[in-house]
Amino acid sequence: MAKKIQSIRGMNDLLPSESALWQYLEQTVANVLGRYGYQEIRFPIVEQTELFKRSIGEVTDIVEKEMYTFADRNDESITLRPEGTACCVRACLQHGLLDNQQVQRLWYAGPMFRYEKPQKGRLRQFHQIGVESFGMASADIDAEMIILTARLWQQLGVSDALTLELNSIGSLEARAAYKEALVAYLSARVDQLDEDSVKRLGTNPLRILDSKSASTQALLNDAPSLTDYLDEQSKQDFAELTGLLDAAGISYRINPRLVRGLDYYNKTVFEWVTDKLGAQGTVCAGGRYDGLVEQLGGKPVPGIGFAMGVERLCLLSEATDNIPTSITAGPDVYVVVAGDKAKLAAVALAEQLRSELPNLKLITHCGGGSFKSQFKKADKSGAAIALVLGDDEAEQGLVNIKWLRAEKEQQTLAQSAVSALLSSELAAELS
RNA sequence: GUGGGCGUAGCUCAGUCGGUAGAGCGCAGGAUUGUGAUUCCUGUGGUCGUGGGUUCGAUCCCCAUCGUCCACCCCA
Repeated sequence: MAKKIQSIRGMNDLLPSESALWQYLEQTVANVLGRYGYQEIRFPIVEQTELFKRSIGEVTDIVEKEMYTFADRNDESITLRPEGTACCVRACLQHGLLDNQQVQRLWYAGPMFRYEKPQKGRLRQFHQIGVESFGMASADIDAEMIILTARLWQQLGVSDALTLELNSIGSLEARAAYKEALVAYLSARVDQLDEDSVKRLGTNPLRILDSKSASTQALLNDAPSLTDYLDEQSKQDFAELTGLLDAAGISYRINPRLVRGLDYYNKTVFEWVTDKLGAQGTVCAGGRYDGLVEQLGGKPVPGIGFAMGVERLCLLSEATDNIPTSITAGPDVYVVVAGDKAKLAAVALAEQLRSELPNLKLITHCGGGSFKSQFKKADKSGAAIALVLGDDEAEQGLVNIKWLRAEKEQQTLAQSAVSALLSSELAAELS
């Protein structure tokens, strides 16, 4: 035997046993987004490397060590997208979607790539559903996005497992001032900092705020607070946001130490987190990025967005036992045949039924085998009903209806009468 | 990139204090002719992740390597 080729580490196959859950999640998300007036946008998986360097930030881990970057055949540096926001902005700019005070509500879904060591809830190719809006500077759109996600969790039945963490990281200027104060405070106490945080002091001091080290967290209790450094506008907007969330009945936890990893965020940042997924508890996160469009070559256009990790959502649905049984249902009907004439009749009947009942899921047995084995497969398929055709029935235009789950007598019907029977028997499934 | 656990049939796992392996599930066939899920019988199925080393002999010991899982880092 030839050597087997394996998938790339951290890039998983999605098998039939899981695809139904994915379809259900994706459809539910698309449906909720549609109800809020968001439209889908699609863009390529590969972009010029420069796009991510300029948006995410040169010194972030993503850009420094996690990007899949290659030389294209013309030696241009290209990168498998590590996130969607930058791509979305690029596409909008390229096609003039943000010109002339236009407002956009957009979403996208698809794979993202980051060269990390895989673990629970983290893969090298993972999938996000992202939502972005442009052209609205006020906090009402911030609230809308959060409210929308809350509805989504409710729809999916995972609300109880998620809590909303909220913060404002202020304007660029406010944050710079705060950064200085924080660095001053921590620099005087370097000896008390954990090793990782000492490194971050030089590179990305704000990240120290959400350090997992207990001693560092204790040290931060007396550190200057980001909240005290917020600019007036950010304070006002944050107050409006919380007011709107209160009005919508959405509870949240203000976490003054919540900062986000990507450089382009400002003002509102939020995360939906769970304790059910181990170390990767963030299922959905985002924030405002008012400077990004300009940074990527557009006129100043405010934006806000978030992304959810589809794998994490799947894990959460499983962990909380919130997968509707209906989504994994097999076919409604399985057709069993014996004899050559019956085979011909069965194909004709199956096609007739598929035409008459567009929502019917019907499998015609293929591949031969004894009657007995065909029934075994019919049973295993999960079908509620087996249609049984032998040569005798075929010649007389008849077919046997056998219920595989219910306690009902098998009956023989004219083939022409089957669709009527199925549509009443399977009314719930076919609706 | 760092650390730890694990790699035995399609799946879940057992096992040999070193003498080339087993269960359950699954799959296939059968238990009267054209009727499944229960039960019974039979069968299919593994160079014990890969490569070295020690040994008369290794799946079991040692080393390396790859894969996988979990955690750190970081993030959805």
